[in-house]
Formats: sequence, structure tokens, C-alpha cells
Amino acid sequence: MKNNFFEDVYEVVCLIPKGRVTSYGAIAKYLGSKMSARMVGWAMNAAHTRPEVPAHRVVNRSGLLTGKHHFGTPTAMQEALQAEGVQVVDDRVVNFKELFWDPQQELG
DNA sequence: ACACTGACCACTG
DNA sequence: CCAGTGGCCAGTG
Repeated sequence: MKNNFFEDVYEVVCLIPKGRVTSYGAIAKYLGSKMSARMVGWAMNAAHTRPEVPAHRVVNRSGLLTGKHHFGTPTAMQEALQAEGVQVVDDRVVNFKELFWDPQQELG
């Protein structure tokens, strides 16, 4: 695989603490100008090939579970989050602002 | 090489 | 709050 690209995204996603969430844009910023939020979303599509990647912890900038349709079932993402103690209502992370985990801030 | 798409984001009015 | 616009970069037909 020449796409290290994905590996960088996966690495950051795997670093997200349990019960916390982050956004595509935050990951993009952390990885640098080489990455854009759209690319992160695109990379997450390939995350299906990496079961170790907690893709459910990645939501859009408003805490909306935009990627839920890419999981096996429509409720898989929500249930995965709730299983970690993250409350989800109407496809949106409750208290998202508090649970938000910024890699740029937390890692360096 | 061209056009279109995509789990997005920020800015403007 | 909502709609429109531009940017981002790689994949696909």
C-alpha cells in the first residue's frame, strides 16, 4: 500500500480516548496541509478495512453522526458510542463540546 | 485529460 | 438559522 495517508488518519483515530470524539477537520489540521477534511472523510471510507479503527468516534464539526450510514446497521455508530458512555440523541453527540478531543491540542 | 463525486469546513450575507 | 460559495485532494468512468 502506498497510501500512508490512511495510516496517518487511522493512527490519530486510534488515539482518541474511549468516551471521547473528534471531527474530520480536527484530524486534517493535525496531519497538516497535506490533508483536508474531505480527505479524512474519504480515508474513513477505507477504514472499513481496519476494524481496529474506532470510526464511530469521528463525527462532523457539529457532532453529527454523518458516517452512520457507512456502518453495518443504521444504529451501529450510535450504539457503539453509547456503549462507551457517549450519549447520542437524534444522530447528534450530546455535550459534544465537552467530549470533543482535539489531536492538535491533546497530542501537541 | 475532463467531469463528477465525496463519512467536510470556513466564510459571507 | 439558512443558503450559497470556494477550497481541499484523490478516486473513478
